[in-house]
Order: sequence, then C-alpha cells, then structure tokens
Amino acid sequence: MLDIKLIREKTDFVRERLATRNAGDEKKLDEILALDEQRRKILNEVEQLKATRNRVSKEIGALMGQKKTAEAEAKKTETRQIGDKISELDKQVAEAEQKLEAVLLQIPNLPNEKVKIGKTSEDNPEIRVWGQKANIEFKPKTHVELCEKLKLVDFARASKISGSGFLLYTNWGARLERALIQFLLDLHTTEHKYTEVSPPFMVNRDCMTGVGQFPKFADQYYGVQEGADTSTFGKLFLIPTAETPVANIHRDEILKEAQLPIYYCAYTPCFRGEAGAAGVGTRGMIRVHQFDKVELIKITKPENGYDELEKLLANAEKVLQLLGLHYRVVQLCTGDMGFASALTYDIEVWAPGQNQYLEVSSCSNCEDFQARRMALRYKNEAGENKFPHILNGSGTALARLFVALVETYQQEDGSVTIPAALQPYLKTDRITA
RNA sequence: GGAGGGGUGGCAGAGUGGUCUAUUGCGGCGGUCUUGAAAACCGCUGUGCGGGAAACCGCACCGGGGGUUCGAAUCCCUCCCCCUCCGCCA
Repeated sequence: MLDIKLIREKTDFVRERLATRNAGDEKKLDEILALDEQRRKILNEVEQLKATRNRVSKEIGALMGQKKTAEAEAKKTETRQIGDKISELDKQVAEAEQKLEAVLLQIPNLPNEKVKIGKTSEDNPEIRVWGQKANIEFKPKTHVELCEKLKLVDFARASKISGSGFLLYTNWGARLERALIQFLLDLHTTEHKYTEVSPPFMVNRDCMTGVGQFPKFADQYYGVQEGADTSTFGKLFLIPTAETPVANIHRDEILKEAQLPIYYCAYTPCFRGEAGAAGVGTRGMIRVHQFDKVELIKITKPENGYDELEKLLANAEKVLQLLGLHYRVVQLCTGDMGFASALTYDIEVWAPGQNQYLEVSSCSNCEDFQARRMALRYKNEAGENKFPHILNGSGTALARLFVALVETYQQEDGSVTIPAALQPYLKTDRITA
C-alpha cells in the first residue's frame, strides 16, 4: 500500500513512477485524492460534533450526580440531534474510507528509481552470467523423457489422481526432491544464517492481502472449504508461496530496532491456480499447480534494504553454484515487475533439454509496501515507529531446479550423475534406470 | 461436534452505565540523592487518524464488527481467537 500522505504531497512523483509500470494505475490517483479530500472534510466536521457531545455528556453526568434531573433532561434533549448528525456523518466517513482503501489496495508499489524503464521481459537487463551452457556431446533428452526412463515422476498417474498440472514423484525422483529440500535448508540455515520456520500451508485473507496477492489477484489462488459447509469457503487459501505466511509472521506488531534484521527461511509446497497461464496443460514440470520451494524472507531497516537484497540474491545464487548449474541474473524492468515489488532480480537456470533458461528464483525488495498493508513497524532509537523493508526471494523453486539438474547432468547412457554437494543428501552419485 | 471459562496498555491484573483523565503492581525511560551503583523518592509511559510551521489541540481504539443510550471497557446481537473437560481423530 502506498502512503496516502506521499500521494497527497508528491502527487506528480507518484504519478510518474506508477506510469513506468505501463499499466495505467496512475489514472486512479485523481479518484484517490478526491476520496481523501472528501474523507478529511467530513471527518473534521464529525470530530468537532463528537467533541461537543463528549463535553455535554460529561456535564449531564455531573448534573445527575448533583440530582439536578430536570437540567440533565434538558441537555439530553438538546444533544439527541447531535447524535443523529454524528451517525449520519460517521457513515459517510466510513464509506469514503472503504472506497479509498479499496482503490489503494489495487495500486501497485512504486518501482525504485534504480529500475530500468521498460515494457516486457525483453527489456530486462542482464546483470551477470555464471558458468556456461553444459557441453553435451549427444542430443540432450528433455526432463520428461529422463523422468519417464528413470521412473522419477509418474505423470500419467499424477493426472489420474489430481488432473493435469500435478506431479507424482516416485522412488529416486521423490528422494531427489527430498534431498534438494534438505540441501537448501541446510545451506541457508548454517551458511547464510537464516532461521528456519515451518508455517501453515493455508492462510487467511489478511495474509493474502498483507503481501499483495489480494484483492487484485484473488482468481489466481486456491480457496478451501471445510467439508460440505459452503459458508467456510474462502476463509482459508492454499499458499502460493511461503512468502505469504512467513512475511506475515510479525503482522500487526511493533518490533524493537535491535530485532532487525530478521532472516527467515522456510520450505513449503506452493499452490497456484495458474489461470490463463500458458503451459499448465502440457506435460512436464515447468508450470504446475503444486511445486516445492524454499523461500527466503528478510525484514530490515529501510537504509539496509538494498544491501540486504544483494546478499539475499547471492544466497540464492549460491545454490546453483554449489550444484554446478549455469545461470544468469536479470533485473526486471518496470513493466515486468510484480505488484508489490520495488526492485526484482530473477535468477534463470539453464535447462539443456528445454534449450532455454528457466526462472528458479525471484528476489525482491518490496520496501515498505507490504509492511504498510500488514501494519508491521519497528520502533527506532528516537522512539518513532517506522515501516521496515520486507524482502523475499526463492532459494530456490524446486520443480524447475529438478528439471535443470537432470537435464544438465544427463549422460549418454540415460543415467543422471549427482553433483558432489548433493551426494551426502541423496546418498548416491548417480541415478540409473 | 458437545459443555464450561476467558480475551483490558510491554507484562501481570482491577474495573459491570457517568461525577477524575481506564485502579494498582511490575518492567522501561528521565530525574533527585551517591565517588559509582543499589535502595528510596519524584516525574513520565500505547496505537492510529485529523488539524497545526511548531508547541499543542481534537477524535477514535479495552479481541473484530454492529446495536441501545445524552454517555459503553461495562448492557444487547454477531463473528473470531484462547483455555479446561468430553467425544471423534493422525
């Protein structure tokens, strides 16, 4: 959520920044300012009336105490009309506030001024490249072929169980998935000093709104229902990412400055409707309704937000370096950035069988956008309440990492070798048919 | 699912319609005293919104929402959460 005071006082700046997203949100600013103006006008009026009423009510109390009943009754009659006027104006204020909030919740974050202005992913600047494309002497198989030959994933039975877009990992596939999760959590907790948490996989509406998934993108997520009780539908949602529960851990709290920075990492499955997304109907592991991910979350002082983002990005890159997977880092241009983010880096890993880069991590600083939505603050040394920066990054997404791994390390005989860093977890150096 | 008990400030814990501004204690911050500290004593203490250059003033907030009333932490309705016990259950 953007600061209404910022919109009020630096309207042109906000308008210009929003316009860089190329989504037309800046057109809503006039409506916001009008609603804000109206709200403040009525609020002023009603608060003065309330001050009068409070004063008179106290006087009535005093008169009653002195048994001056007649005088008290006279004052009551006099005040009764004020009450009616107050309820009327209160309704108007509430209405203006609701309208204002409804619009504000739909406005995306302002891109940081460091972000390149652009329209689509084609405008994203490449930041760096690590390693090089695997030198495969034979025609590389796709992960689908490899997974079927090695019986790592049973695609057909997964769709029998849950429909398209779901995976049934089997035998070494399941063990590889589990080994990757364990490897990632160990790396981030021991080497990078994140505190591991294991959150609920279903969250309420406030969490979805807090990180920016609601209200604008409500159609992208799975709502759940308890049994046949339709009245419970839409109270809880399957998490689309661990960011949703974990970034909300301190929602509605005022932290002490000394508590910052907070580093959390969490493994969770992620559930996504992927409504309208290409590829979810086709076989494979690139775009699915459920995948595993290890997520990194930071809550930091604003002045450290961008240094911490660089470190977080490096933590995620470390995963691919240890696994020996070629990747590149791009920065998303203003037109390609997510709703809540002020600056985002994507890490894309090379998948030889796909002959393309796959996004396995997206690392963002949302600045104070989410903190405002969830009323998360910290008290600085001067005793002022400030909004912290909230950062998130995948460290990393699993299904696509799995794809890159098996496609990169495939051998001519159809087996897949396992990089040294992962061998202690999987307890083998090669998967064969 | 059933029965009962609860939700008040950083924490503990009073307050069941008004006359004082939500008792009191602990903690925290500042001060007095002291070589220093402790103790003692004194003062201060939350959040949001609006107005204001500021000092400050006003409004709201006692789990959330709504209602009754001139006036609600207190009464009524409703929802949420926590605790205890019973049932079912991994």
